[in-house]
Amino acid sequence: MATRNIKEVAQLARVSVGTVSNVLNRPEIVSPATRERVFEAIKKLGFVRNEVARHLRVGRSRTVGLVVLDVANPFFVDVAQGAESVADDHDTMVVLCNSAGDAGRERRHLDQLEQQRVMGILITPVEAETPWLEELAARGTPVVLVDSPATGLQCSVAVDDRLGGQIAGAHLIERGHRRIMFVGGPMSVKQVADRHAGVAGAVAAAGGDVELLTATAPTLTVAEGRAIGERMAELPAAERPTAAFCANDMMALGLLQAMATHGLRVPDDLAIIGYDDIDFAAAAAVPLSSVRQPRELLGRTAIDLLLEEVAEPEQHRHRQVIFQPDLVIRESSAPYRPQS
Amino acid sequence: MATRNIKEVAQLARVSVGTVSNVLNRPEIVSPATRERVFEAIKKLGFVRNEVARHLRVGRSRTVGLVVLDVANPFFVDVAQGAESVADDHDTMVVLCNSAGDAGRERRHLDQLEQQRVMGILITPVEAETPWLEELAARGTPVVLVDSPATGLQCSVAVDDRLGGQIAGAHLIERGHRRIMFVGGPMSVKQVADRHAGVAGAVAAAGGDVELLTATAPTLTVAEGRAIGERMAELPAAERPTAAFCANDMMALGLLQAMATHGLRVPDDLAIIGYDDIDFAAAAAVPLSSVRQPRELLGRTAIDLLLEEVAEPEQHRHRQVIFQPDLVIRESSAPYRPQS
DNA sequence: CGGTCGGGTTGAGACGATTCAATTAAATCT
DNA sequence: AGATTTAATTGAATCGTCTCAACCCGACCG
Repeated sequence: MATRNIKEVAQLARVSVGTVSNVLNRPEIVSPATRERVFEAIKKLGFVRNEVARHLRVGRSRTVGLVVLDVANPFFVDVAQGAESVADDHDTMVVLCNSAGDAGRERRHLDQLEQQRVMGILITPVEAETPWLEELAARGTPVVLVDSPATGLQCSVAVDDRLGGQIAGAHLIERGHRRIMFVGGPMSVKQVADRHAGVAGAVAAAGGDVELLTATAPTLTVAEGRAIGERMAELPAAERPTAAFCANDMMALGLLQAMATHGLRVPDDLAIIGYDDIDFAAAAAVPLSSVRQPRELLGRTAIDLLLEEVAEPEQHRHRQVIFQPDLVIRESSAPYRPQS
Repeated sequence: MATRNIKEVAQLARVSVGTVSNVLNRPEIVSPATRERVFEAIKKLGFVRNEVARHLRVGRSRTVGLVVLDVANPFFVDVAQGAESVADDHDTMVVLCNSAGDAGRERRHLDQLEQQRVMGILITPVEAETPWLEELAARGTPVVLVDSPATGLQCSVAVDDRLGGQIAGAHLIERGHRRIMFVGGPMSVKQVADRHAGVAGAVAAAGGDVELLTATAPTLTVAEGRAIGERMAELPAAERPTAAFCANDMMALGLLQAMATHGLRVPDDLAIIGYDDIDFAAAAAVPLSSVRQPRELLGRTAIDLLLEEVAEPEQHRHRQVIFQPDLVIRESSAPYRPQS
């Protein structure tokens, strides 16, 4: 109710509004005596600075938006924590927005963030083509693509998804699998397409005797993974793949659950390898092999790039940082032992 | 760079700023012809409304803050999604802040949110005593306590934690356990204290032959759960409890991992029951029994209360909504079969 | 024909903080 | 003492939008 403003503080402290502002922003230039009076007035009135007005005047805010594909996926939570840890040191706030893989929601979040005049936006876009983002950047809101290769007009941090798919595929082939299924989401999501391309490359490199199947779902969730698993479990053993490479760990966990409810054993009946190496992967019913990405580092680097661009917009050159994934082998991917 | 304002639009469309504002806010009162001209100008200039200025003038923002104890805990993510689903229908934005169980971080987030003049705050406080929150509310920012009983001065939604602890305890006792350990966090966190009180109540009700031990950690994370598990695994079998009730599923998963690495079997060597019933609980190495809370409902109800308070601050009476938890029994809690 | 009504439109304040040129007071120098 | 520098403080202008009283003008009424 009673939200005081700088003017009331000034009155009570018997100084001008300019002085109050100085106390707030450059306390060293005001004399200790008045500074003290002003602080007292602030405390007595319970005055809280109106950041909105400040921002309007100053022109730039201290918050950045982070738009992710799925907050329920711990991978993105870790990315967010990485970003936040850096933001903290620059007293900047990160607001986390969830597009849930829906282009409409993504759009609405971007509109809101732009209207809010955020300092910049970190985003894992729903679709590979990002004309909106380019317009947005052109209008003056810096954008950094996260976990997604840039089109060249903005900065990006990503992990080499193709390589990730490739090492996952090579691993399964080396373990003796000859019938591998890629379990993923829509190919319009760049990460999915690249991981698929990677495993396809590994399969091709292995020569003709390895077969690659593909199952996709609209979203990369546990539920979708489970659904695909159900269908897979119902196939006759001869037709069923012996290994599955999932586009992320959530789907892999879903697959695992479906296998369990159908009494199929992992890795004996089906080897599984996931992607992201979220913390829950190691705690799964069968500890999950996975392709690890440097999650926090991704977030930290993304916001570093953003802060750099904001600090010196002039001489900033857009960069594309790419990290390497690596393979974490656990029990869910084991040598193929054909049923006797 | 080139961020246009309402004035430039007005110039281009050859109308006054007032008219542009009307087109934006009450398009029905401006004639179709000028409305069209204004829209064209907006599109041509790439004008995006400055929500900051609007907010300054109008005095209230369309965003609410949600401060949670741990974003890495899927429980809170689900609460957040519940809140967001309701917020969406009121074109309101939810910004998610993570206190990570740290009172300092919580304080900083609250300060920022208040400075931002958010419409209201939903919070799961770090400590049971919340003088800051009451001052904050007194200064005019509505606060709703989430998953935490209110002190009476504000609204709250919570689940009966005492009851939850009680049914978990009763379940373990009924399954034959006579030496139970409560694994939790600091008792200053109300939820932890209540869940502990609940299980203690069940133990007391069972008569003298059931023993309750307690282990606590500074935070309710997987890592802390694992650490406690390590210590527990090293005890001689005779001293080791036969069952553990964890204050949340994260700790339970950690405990589970520790048992696995020490070659102890769940539930044979140690039965485990968690709290929250997060999705990952069902996918754990040993599917986890857990006390389920209505997560999304919690979030939805919280923001409903907030919106109600904002809509009619005058005749609003603070309410305290309490839900009932229920028990989900899986494999991790099984009848006690003493080692032969 | 004068008066009234009402749909459209206008433009001058607010909103709350920051900034900066101008002013005053005090301190230092010559 | 008078001149000059330094330190503190002031207050008006500004940021971009909304609001509202005033205004304009054509239509309608008696």
